[in-house]
Amino acid sequence: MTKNKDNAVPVESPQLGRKRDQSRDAKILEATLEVLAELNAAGLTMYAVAARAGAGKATIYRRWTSKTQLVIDAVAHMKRNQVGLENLPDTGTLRGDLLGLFKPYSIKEGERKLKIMAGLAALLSEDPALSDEANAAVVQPWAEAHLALMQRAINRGEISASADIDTISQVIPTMAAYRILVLHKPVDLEFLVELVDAVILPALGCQLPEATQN
Amino acid sequence: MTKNKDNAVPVESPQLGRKRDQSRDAKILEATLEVLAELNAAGLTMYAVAARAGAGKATIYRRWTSKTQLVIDAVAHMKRNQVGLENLPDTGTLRGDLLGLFKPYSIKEGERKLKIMAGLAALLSEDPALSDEANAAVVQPWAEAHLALMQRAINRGEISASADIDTISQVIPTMAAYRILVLHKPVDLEFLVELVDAVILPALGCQLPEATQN
DNA sequence: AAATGACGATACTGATTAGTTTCGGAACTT
DNA sequence: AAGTTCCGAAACTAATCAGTATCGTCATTT
Repeated sequence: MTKNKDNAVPVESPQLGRKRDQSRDAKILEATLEVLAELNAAGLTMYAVAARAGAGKATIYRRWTSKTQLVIDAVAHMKRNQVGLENLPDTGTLRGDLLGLFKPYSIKEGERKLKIMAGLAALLSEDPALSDEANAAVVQPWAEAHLALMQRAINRGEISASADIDTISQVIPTMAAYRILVLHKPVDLEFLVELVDAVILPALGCQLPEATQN
Repeated sequence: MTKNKDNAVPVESPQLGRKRDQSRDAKILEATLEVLAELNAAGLTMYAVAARAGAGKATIYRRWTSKTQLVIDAVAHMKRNQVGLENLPDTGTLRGDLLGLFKPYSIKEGERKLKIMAGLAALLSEDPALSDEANAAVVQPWAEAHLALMQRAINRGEISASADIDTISQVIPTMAAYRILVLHKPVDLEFLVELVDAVILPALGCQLPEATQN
């Protein structure tokens, strides 16, 4: 099975011709997310993705076997540049930390991801793998950040060590996701403050500084 | 503008010919929900609905102008025979009441509704009116039941009157909806007990009978 | 220079499906 | 009985879109 020009099998040709431009991969994945966020799942056509990426459909199908695979990869791609557990806010109080997590940038970026997820909702029921990817990319990182902040509050002695922070840390991310997905309402500071003060802090056995309430 | 047989306007003719069989309305709406629950939104074709209802497509289009309108009406139709605020459980404690709300029938019926909603998820992003109907039909009645139980607990003096029960009563219904919609996991008793004991009761300032925990 | 393969563009194919029309028949009114 | 409107069934229309194929061009290797 040595290389043989006369042999019909073209196993040879290590790299011949023009190389694939790997930078197109990210471009196409990002185009997928943009189309998903702006138009809905109904508007997510391969033509629209190709046009947004400035690519041809053939280029997409040379890299992904189907639209479903493309979408799954695009959602996984979303996990890059996420919240980041390294530089969490540190204000001294859990309430300050939780609210500090929602800087204008975080809110905007979080809403974009949730809009992508809303557009994705249509495809979720068709492919279970997609649901897991979506949850892992959007809600889980957020819940993990909350968990880290709560763990720190326990270490400080600010809240009870017996609190079930695994469960409680999922409340806000989940309810925010539902709010965007179904209610189509924005996740604004008012919504977050309400949940923090009415649910999260009381559930953690944390006394609110009632006098400082606005 | 009285009735005039000679007038070209056919405003008259109160009822001529065969009457519409009004019982088909409900049959078609229920068929829509069944198809939505069993197949997903992708399988919700007018042909499937007609076949399930034992009707012709023409009959459906004689009564609804479009598939979208049919689905909206079907979801609204779901609001009938819902939880019912009249006969809420009354066990003496809020924890017993909350868990008593999830009798096997309620869980089964609730999951069916949530499966419908999951099938509906695909269509939610296309039509905002549908989102409102879905939330009003599935999550809101559940939240109202929780609110009523919590209000009763306040009246009994079991929990603090200053608790924000409007917000807290939405936690379980919302998180259950997300669980079905996105995670495709069942809403079982374990999930509910976890939320009640880790989030709801602590948030309401209600001391758990820790000794009785299993 | 010649061969090769990726590139964007665009035409094409095949399947699906919302919505319409037609049909034979049944129910209702006059 | 005649005329009208409903019924279920099924054929039909028109639009959309995933996926494939083709084309002229460009980059890379031999």
